Amino acid sequence: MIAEVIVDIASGETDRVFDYLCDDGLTVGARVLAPFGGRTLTGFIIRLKDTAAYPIEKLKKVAPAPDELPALTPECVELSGKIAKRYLVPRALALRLFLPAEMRTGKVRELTRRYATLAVDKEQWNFSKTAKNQIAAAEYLLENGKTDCALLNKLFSGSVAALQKKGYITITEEQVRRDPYKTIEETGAVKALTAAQKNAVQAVKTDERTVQLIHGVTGSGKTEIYLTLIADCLKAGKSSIFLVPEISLTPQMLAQLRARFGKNAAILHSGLSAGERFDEWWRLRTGEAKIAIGARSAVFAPLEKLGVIIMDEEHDSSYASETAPRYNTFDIALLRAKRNGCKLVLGSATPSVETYKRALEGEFGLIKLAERINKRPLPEIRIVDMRREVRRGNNSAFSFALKEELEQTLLGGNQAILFLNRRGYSQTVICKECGYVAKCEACDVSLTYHREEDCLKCHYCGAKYNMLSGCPDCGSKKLSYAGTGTQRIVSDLKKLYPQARILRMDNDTTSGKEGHYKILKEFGEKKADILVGTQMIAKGHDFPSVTLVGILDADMSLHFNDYRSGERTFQLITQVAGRSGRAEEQGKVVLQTFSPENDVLRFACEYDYEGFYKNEVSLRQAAMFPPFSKIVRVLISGEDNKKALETLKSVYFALEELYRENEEQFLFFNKMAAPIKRIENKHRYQVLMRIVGGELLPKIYDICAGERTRETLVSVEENPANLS
DNA sequence: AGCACGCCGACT
DNA sequence: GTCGGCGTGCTC
Repeated sequence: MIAEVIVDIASGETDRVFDYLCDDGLTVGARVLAPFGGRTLTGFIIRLKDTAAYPIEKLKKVAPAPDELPALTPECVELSGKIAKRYLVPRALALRLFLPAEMRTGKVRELTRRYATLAVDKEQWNFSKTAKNQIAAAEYLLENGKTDCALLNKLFSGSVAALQKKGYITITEEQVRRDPYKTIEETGAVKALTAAQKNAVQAVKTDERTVQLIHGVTGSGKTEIYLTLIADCLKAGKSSIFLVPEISLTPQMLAQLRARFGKNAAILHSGLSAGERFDEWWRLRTGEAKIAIGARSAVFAPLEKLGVIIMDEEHDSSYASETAPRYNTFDIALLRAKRNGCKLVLGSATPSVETYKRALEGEFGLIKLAERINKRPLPEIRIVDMRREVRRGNNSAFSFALKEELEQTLLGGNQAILFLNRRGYSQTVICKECGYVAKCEACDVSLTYHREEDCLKCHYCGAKYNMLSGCPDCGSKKLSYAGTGTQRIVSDLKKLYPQARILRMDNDTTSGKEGHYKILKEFGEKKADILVGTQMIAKGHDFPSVTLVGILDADMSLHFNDYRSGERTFQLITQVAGRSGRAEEQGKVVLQTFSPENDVLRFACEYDYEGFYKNEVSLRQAAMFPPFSKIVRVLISGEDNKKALETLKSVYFALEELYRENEEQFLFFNKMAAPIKRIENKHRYQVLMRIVGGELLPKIYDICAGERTRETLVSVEENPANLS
C-alpha cells in the first residue's frame, strides 16, 4: 500500500503530501513514524492508494505509531484539510488542532496499574508460620479476587514482592485512566423541565435548520435545555459537544454534568494536568466517553456520530482563536454539524448582532425564552452621570451614589463586586466634563491614543489625528485618556472603608490557571466583602451574597475602538448585572458613565435586547459595518522587516488588481503598518479591506495563499475580534 | 523545521 | 593552505 503522509512540521516548505510505503492494516488518520531526510518524524496518513506519483523505488516505508487507535477519525482528517485552506496554515498545524498537545511531546503516556491474582489453590499453600502478612494477603485475594498491588502492599505491608517471588500470585498490568474529577462534588439533580423548556427542546429537534439560536434572558434555564438535548443524544447512542466560554467552566457546571452524565462526560479544560487531559481525550476517542465539554478547542473533540453541538454564550469573544490558525469556533462547529447531520445549538441572553440578524432572517431557527425560571425580576440598573460628579467636585472613581450603596451593602453584611473595564493597552480620549469622545471622521469608531507619536489613530483606516489640547465641544482641558487601574481602585477603597476586606482580580493577581479559581473561591466563601476586577469577574461563579455590582467606567467599553463596542458593552452590562442578587435579596447595579444618554446604556438598563438590536443594526447599516459588510484583514508578519515589507507590497499589488476590477464591492482598501508594529520580534503589516458581498473572499484567500514565503507569514481574518 | 551542501573571509 | 560563516535546496 501507498500512504499519503503529512509530516508534522509546521512550515510552508514541507507543507505537502509525501508518499510512503506502508503495511496493510494502517488506516487514514493513523499516526506513523516516517523516515524523512535522515531523521524520523511523526506523520499522519491522510489517504491510502495503490500507486504513487513519485518513483516507487525511492519510496521509504512508514512504521505505525504506538497508538491504541488511529489518532484521528476520517472526519478530522477531512476537516483539517478545510481548515488549512481556509486559514492559510500548513496542513500539519491544522492536524495538530485535533490532538492534545501532550500527545506530540510524547512526555505523557498511558498510566498502568499492576494487579495481583491468586495463582495457587488454598490446599497447596505452604507458608512459613511467621509470614503472617503473606497469609493475610493471600486470604484477602481468595476472598476479593483481583486486587491492585498498591492496595495490597498498603494493607499487608509490602507482601506483593514476596508472594510474587514464591509464585503464589500472578501480576497483570492494566491501563487505567486518570480521574480528574476527584475534587468535584456531584450536585444538582435532574430538574423537571418547564413548558417553555420542553418547547425549546422540541423545537431544536424538529426544526429542519441546522443552526438553532436560543435567545433566553439570564436565568431562563438554558442549561437545563442543553443537558436534556445531550441526555437524549446519549440515549440514542450519539455523542455531543458542549462548548462554553473559557472561564465559565465553573465548578457548579462541572458538578452538574458529573451528576447527570458520570463517566460519559469528558472535560477538556486548561486546569487539567497533562496526563488527565491526555486520558480524557482518549476516553473520547475510544468512545468510553460520549460527551465532550470544554472551551473553544473542544470543538475538535475526536467524537464520531455527533448528535448535537452546543455553543453556550454564543456571543463570547473567547470563541475566536487568537493564534494561528485563527479559526472561529462557530465555523468549525457548523462544518461538523453539517457533516454529521446534527444540530448546532447556540445559546445567549445577548446574541451577537450578526447571529441574531441571521436568525431573524430565517437562516437560523430562533427560540425565545422570555421568562426567568424563578420569576424574580432582574436587578435594577441605575445610571450615574459622572460628568455631574466632576462638576460637583468629585474627581474620584466612585460616585456619591455608589458610595452610598456600598455602605448599605457592607452594613447589611452583603458582598459587592466592582467592575472595571480596562481593555488591553488601547486608550480612548474622553472629556471628563461633557463626555465627548474623539472619533474618526471617516469610520465613526473611537480613536486610540498612541503615546510614542503623541497622536490619535483610527485602527480601521489608519487615519492620524493630532492629539487634542482641549475638548472640541466644550473647551474643557479635563481630557482623560487613561483608565484607572484596579490597583488604584483598591487603594482608594481601603482609604474609604478601612474595615472592609477587599480582593483584587486582574491579570496581575491571577498567576496561572489556579489563580482565578482561588480568588473566586475565597470571595465565594465570604472571606472578603468587595471584589474588584476586570472583565474576568463578569462571568462564572454564582455568589449568593452579592447584592451590589458597580460598573465603574462603562465608557471604557462603550468607546473602545471597535465597531462592536456597543454590542460588547450591552453584553457586558447584562452579564455583570447577572452577578447581583442571586439569592433572596434583590440585587442592585450602579453604572457610572460620562455618556448617560447613550442608547446602548439605556437599552442595557432596561434589559431590552430587541430595542438595542434594532438601534444597533440601523447604526451598522448606516456606517456599512458588519453584518452589512465584511472587514477583511490580511496580516503579514516576519522577523526580517525588509522581507515583510516586500511581501506586503506584493500582496498589496495582487489585491489592488482585484480592487480595481471590483471597486464597487470595496468600501475600503489600503495597506498600513499593523497597530502593534512588532510582536515577538516579528514586524507586522496589514492590508485592510471592507467589502460587500461574499464573492471576493475566495479570491482574496487564493491570492494570499500564493504570497506566503519562507520568512513571512500571511494570514487572512474576517471580522477580526481585535485589530491589534 | 532541520540538515547537507557549497562558496567566500580570518586564523593555527 | 584550512576552519567555519550561514545562504539555498531538499526531504517521499
